[in-house]
Parts: sequence; C-alpha cells; structure tokens
Amino acid sequence: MAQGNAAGGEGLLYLTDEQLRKGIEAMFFAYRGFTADPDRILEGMDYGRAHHRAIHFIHRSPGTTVSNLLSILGVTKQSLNRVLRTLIDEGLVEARVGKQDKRERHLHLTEKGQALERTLSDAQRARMRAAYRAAGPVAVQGFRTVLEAMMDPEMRRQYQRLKDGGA
Amino acid sequence: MAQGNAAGGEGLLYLTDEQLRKGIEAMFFAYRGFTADPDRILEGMDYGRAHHRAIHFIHRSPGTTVSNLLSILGVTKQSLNRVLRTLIDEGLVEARVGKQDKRERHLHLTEKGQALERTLSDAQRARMRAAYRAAGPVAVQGFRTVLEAMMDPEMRRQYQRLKDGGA
DNA sequence: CTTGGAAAGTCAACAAGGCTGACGTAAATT
DNA sequence: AATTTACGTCAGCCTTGTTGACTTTCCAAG
Repeated sequence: MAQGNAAGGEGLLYLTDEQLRKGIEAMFFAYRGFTADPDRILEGMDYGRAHHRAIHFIHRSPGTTVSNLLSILGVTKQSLNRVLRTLIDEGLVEARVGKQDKRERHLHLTEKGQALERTLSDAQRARMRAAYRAAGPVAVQGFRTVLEAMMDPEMRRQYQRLKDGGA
Repeated sequence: MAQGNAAGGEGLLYLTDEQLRKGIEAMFFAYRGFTADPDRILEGMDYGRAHHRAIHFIHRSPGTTVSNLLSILGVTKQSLNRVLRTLIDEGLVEARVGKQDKRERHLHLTEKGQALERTLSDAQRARMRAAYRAAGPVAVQGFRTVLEAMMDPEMRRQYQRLKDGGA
C-alpha cells in the first residue's frame, strides 16, 4: 500500500474499472501464451494439458500421494485417475505403495517421465525467461505479488507450501 | 538450461530455473482464482466459461463481427457458433446484418446480455481490485508488463488494439 | 455479367477432460 | 469388530474444443 494517495483519487487511478479490465484481458491473453508451448509439444502424443499438470507437480514433489495431488490440482479422483493411469501404463510415472501406510501410492517420475518433464518445462521456462528478462526484476516482483493476491486462500496455501518446500 | 547463473549472476537471480518455476506455478494457481467467480455464477445457468468470454468481448467491442471475435478468442467458428447460437436464442446477444457487407453479422449485447455481463465482470473486477489494492500500483505495473511480454506476438497485437481502443 | 472466393452458418462425428454416483478393496483407526 | 480412509474403477453425462463437408449469401474482379 505504498504510494501517495494524496486526497480523493490521485494515485488510485490504477484501480479504475478500465485499468482492471485491462488486467483481466492481459490475464486472458497471457495465459494462452503460457500454455501454448507445452500444448504444442503434447499434441500428437497421447497426452494433453492435464497430463502436463500431473507431471509437473509429481516432478515438483516426488513421492507425493494421490490425494495430495488431488487437492493441488483441484479435480476429482476419477478425472485424475484417468490421466494417471495412462501415465503409469506408458511408463512415465511409477506408483509405489507406501511403507508406513500401505493404502497410499507415492508417485514418482521414471526416467522417461523425467525426460518429458524436461522437454515441457524447458519450453515453458524459455518463454517465462524471455518475459522476465524483457520486463526486468522489479516488474517480476510485482507480477508475482499480484498473482499471489489473486489466488483463493486455499490455493495460496498450496502455492506457499510448494514455494517454501521447493526453494 | 540447467541452473547456472553463478558468474556475473548477482542481479540475475530472478532468472534462475527455480524462480521461473515459481512464476509458472503462480500463473497456474492465480488463473484458477481469476476464473473462479464467473464460473461460480454461471454454473446452474445454461452457460459456461466460453459464453463468458464471448460476452466479455462483445461488450468490449460492440458491433464486432463474428470473424473478428473468432480471431480474438482463437477457436474455430463451429465452436464459437455453438456458443453464440445459444446466446442469441436466449436473447442475450443480437446479431445485426451488416449494412455495407450483408454477409457480416455485427454482434451486440441486449439489455439482458448487458445485465449478465455486469454481474460477471463485477465479480471478476472485485477480485482483481482486491489484488491490485493489496499489491499496490508499482506491483500492478510490473504485473501488466510481464503478462504482456508473455503473450504470443499475435495475441499481443489483439491485446494492444483493445487496450488502445478501449482507453 | 459472370464467377471466384470470402463470410457466415450448419450438420455430423469425435476427443479431451471436467463432473456425479455407485461400488469394491485393502489397510488403518477406533 | 466396526468404521473410516485412500485408492481404483465402471458407467454416464456435460462443456468445449477439434475436422471435414456442404450450403447460402454476397462482394468484387475479370
């Protein structure tokens, strides 16, 4: 909440409906770019965006359980299961029965899974890096701050946990 | 592509793979929040996110043609047509035959359509406004800069045109 | 004036990826 | 022993995206 905000209005111009609308449209168009590269890579394979998301978060938290992944991705277990089954069948993901709790499945990427993950995230990071570089560190800081403020509290918790854990 | 950035790296720490990954995850979680409110409003009605997008851009550019909308939304005409047809049938959108070129349909929101648009964008703007306010004007500037840099050039053109036109 | 092609609409078929509901099984907890 | 938890799976549905093929309308160039 820095900034002046002298009196009635000046300094709050960034909160006008028009500015907010521009932000909304920026999110829409930017998200398209954000997913474009992985989508391109995956089309033609048997996989889609849902597979990418699963692979991403398994890579990020190796050994995570199905139900944990469920709460991160925010989908039903039937939906996730369909995706997970193909990844396991095709040898990209390994599901190890838990040692303490044998009901749990701990998910890991295989060599093959890691290779795909690398391909996908290299492409996505390349775009991100170009954008970050073009915008500069101060803008990046603001970018992250606004995105974080935009999340549902529940999602922010998930995000923070990953952020801290994976640092 | 590994990690690196050791040499001459100070000041470039925001470009590490880890920082980029956080940005990627922030986009993922934030976009969920971004769409959550309109989605909630629309569920139960006969409409979905695709209808919201159409309504948004028709509101933004009244009188726009179908093919223009097509290029903004980036979907096939069959896909858009399905959505547009229900909106027209249910009296939210009016398609006026072009005066110069009678093949074109110029799209407008009806009263009813404008009412729904207002409901949806009020909700979406409320979240955006809260995020902007929490983050402050400098962060917002950075947010917009990074998003813009993330777009495909084609999309950036579309975005710029809207941004300037609708200022 | 004819004709080529753009703009729009429509039908059919399909796929990805969400969802709900119901049911089963193994393992942990009470 | 009974209940709860974690997971898997079958069946069916919805939205929203895709291709391909075809028609109608109509502008504009030959």
